[in-house]
Amino acid sequence: MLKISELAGRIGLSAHTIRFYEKHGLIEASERSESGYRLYSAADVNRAEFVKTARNIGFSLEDIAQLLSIRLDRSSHSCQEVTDITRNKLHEVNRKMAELEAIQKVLSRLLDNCDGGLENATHCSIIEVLDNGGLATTGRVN
Amino acid sequence: MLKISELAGRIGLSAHTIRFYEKHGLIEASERSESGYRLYSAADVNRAEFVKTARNIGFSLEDIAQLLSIRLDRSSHSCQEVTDITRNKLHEVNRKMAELEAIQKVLSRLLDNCDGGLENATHCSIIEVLDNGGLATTGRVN
DNA sequence: GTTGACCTTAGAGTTGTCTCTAAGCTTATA
DNA sequence: TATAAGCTTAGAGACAACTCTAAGGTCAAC
Repeated sequence: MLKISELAGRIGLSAHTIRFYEKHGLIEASERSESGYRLYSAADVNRAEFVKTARNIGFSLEDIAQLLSIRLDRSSHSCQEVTDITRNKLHEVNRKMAELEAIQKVLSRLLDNCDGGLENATHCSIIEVLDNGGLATTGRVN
Repeated sequence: MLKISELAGRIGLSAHTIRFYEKHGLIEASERSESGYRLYSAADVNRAEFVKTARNIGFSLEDIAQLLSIRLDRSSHSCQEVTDITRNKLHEVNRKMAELEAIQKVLSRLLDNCDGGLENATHCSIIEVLDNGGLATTGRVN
């Protein structure tokens, strides 16, 4: 049985974070010592590692709670439930990527059009673009 | 002179958000009516539009505060200050994109390996991967 | 028997960007 | 004149995922 900081060291989370995850139902200590210290069994460690892995992959704590409940009783959940969660996450990531890509393009274009020298910003093209409502008036929009 | 909701309609922000931006020094009403209503001049509208445009591009409120102070007195700021802010933002966006791309790949791979059918999740490959610490043990890592 | 590292709890603070509420005044319309 | 829409303020609440604090109990080593 591991104490909290041992578990923390093992899976690479802080003890604080482990308690935080416990409060949200993601990690459990199946025992307590006489003095009240959390004690983690091998199964607890596996579960904690599952949580950590899922977190690394980008699942939210809420997603992970769902995945855990499936993991706990696989036979009464369908494989589709798992792929649904995963697919939703993928869609979310795709959406964010698309947004960021648009922003990336605009920023690159702004930088391309501005020499960024040490002279003063009286004619700074970036400020001008911002003043004119974006790139629409200075070039292609998309 | 526009009232707050007229400005709001004009630039596509809520009145709430405009007050919030004011509290953070981004937007100003250069006058008040006798009864204390905010009144926005053409210059105020331009400034508000500048803020909105910069926000659309993805600059943080703090970035925008800096850009505004440059815009306010261009001659005492260098063009380089502007490109620095822009370049930093671009780097930040690039970092986030790289993170998301890694996550995207993992999620796609998980979905590829799982049929996602209606049968129960006893042998769900996604749950298994999560249980085994990620994709490292089931296939190529990168 | 004292130090110092580690554990406990409840709860507040952080970050960024809003979003909303309460309580009350003003303005426009019917 | 009544009503509804709109405005004011200060301040609270929401979101996610932590992160830290206070105030104290426990444990191992020297």
